[in-house]
Amino acid sequence: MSDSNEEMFKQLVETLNQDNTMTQKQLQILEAAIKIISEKGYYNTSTSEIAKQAGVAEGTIFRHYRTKKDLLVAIVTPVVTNISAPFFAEQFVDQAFSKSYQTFEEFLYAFVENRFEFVKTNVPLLKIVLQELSFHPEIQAAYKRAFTEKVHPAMCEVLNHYKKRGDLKDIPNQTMIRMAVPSIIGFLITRFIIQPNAEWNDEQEIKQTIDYIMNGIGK
Amino acid sequence: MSDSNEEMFKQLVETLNQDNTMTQKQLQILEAAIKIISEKGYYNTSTSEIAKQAGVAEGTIFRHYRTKKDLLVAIVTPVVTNISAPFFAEQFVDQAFSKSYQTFEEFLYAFVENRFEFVKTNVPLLKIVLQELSFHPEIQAAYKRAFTEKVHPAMCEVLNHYKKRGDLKDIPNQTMIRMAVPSIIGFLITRFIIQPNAEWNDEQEIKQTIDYIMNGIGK
DNA sequence: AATAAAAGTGAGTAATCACTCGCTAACTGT
DNA sequence: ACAGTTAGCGAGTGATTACTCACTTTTATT
Repeated sequence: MSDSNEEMFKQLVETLNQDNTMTQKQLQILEAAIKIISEKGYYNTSTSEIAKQAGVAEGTIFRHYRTKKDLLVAIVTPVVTNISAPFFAEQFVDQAFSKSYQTFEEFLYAFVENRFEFVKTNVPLLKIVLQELSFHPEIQAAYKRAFTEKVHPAMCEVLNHYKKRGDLKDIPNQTMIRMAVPSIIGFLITRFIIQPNAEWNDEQEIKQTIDYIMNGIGK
Repeated sequence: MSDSNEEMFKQLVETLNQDNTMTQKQLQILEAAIKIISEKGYYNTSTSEIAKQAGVAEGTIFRHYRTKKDLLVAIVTPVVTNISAPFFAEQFVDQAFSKSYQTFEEFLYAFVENRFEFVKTNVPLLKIVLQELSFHPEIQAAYKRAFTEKVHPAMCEVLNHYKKRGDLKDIPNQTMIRMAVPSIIGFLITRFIIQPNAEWNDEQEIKQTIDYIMNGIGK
């Protein structure tokens, strides 16, 4: 278990090291920070503890990050991009429009499966985001912006497309989003955060969730 | 605005002062603690700050609460009872069974309206619970216990009753709960925490939410 | 090989924190 | 009116914190 976990954390860190400009020690710092902060929270994690866990002098942390908060932001900011990645990609709307998916339900299924896998491989990072979002307005702002500028418009385009095809009820997009999004997020949170150790039949749960959503907004 | 807020906080505190055994100063401490902690979080709030805001010496806080965490627990523990109050009451299941509500939809409507009002008048307290839940296992345990022992069984009874009446689909209770609960909580969180300042047509939103749920689990 | 720049170190520091303690003031029961 | 208990005070304390800085080691450049 600890083996696979170590693997996991290294994978997480590599996502943050997109430019490959980071030192070995810097990667160790990020790895340790994600691990400890996701378990105990930002304010319960001291920089000395991170340094120790990373096998690094405390000064080294501050060579790379001016403040402790800078370190948090460096961890948390990239996540917003990855969470909403499908909506940023030009592909997304095109794919939805193309013949890849015959119905909205098919599209939704592919989407939920995709985000399911993302959450599955990023639980520690997402835990940090969830926990710290309330306390750091700058982080909030980043997420709010990504949502209003990218995610929401992309969602609307897709919904409009399938409305024309007659797959969806004649309800305002706003309303559909406000109903469907919590259904998906609610499932993911119970699955990976509230009851991660329960026995889950993932495929079945996803299908049930989509059925539920389709009953609410589908024709 | 600050007037109505002061009113609100005093009301919140009186809920915690059920035995009426508390000193004036103790009430001031709770009022100040709820206010500051709900805004800035537990770890960003110092006891000296609470004392200052409460107009009290710092030592007075520790006369009533052995530790800072004891103060948090004193604030947060009673909330669990109030959140799940309807499920504790013997009334609840009886009411659901009686002729008060002809259909499950009527029952659900009354329930959601009731919880809506509760959340509305307890936003600061609920913010604290939401924010601190991840970091304090004891608090988690209290909520988990209330859910498995009281809330979940009561829900099941009610669902079974309306299933027999033919109001609900033939789906496991477990599944119904996992779908319906996030719909309600999702609405309340967007309404009071994510977008508290948006223009809301509350009655309409509640009806839409219930429609959505009924499409998913109703016949 | 020489030089400069960047990465890494760890003892040191000022500030802040939760909490204590010896004291006084206010209340309570007789 | 008195004694005993509880409430309130606030200067003081030891521990911990994020962060600094003078110094060494490693890496990159020519």
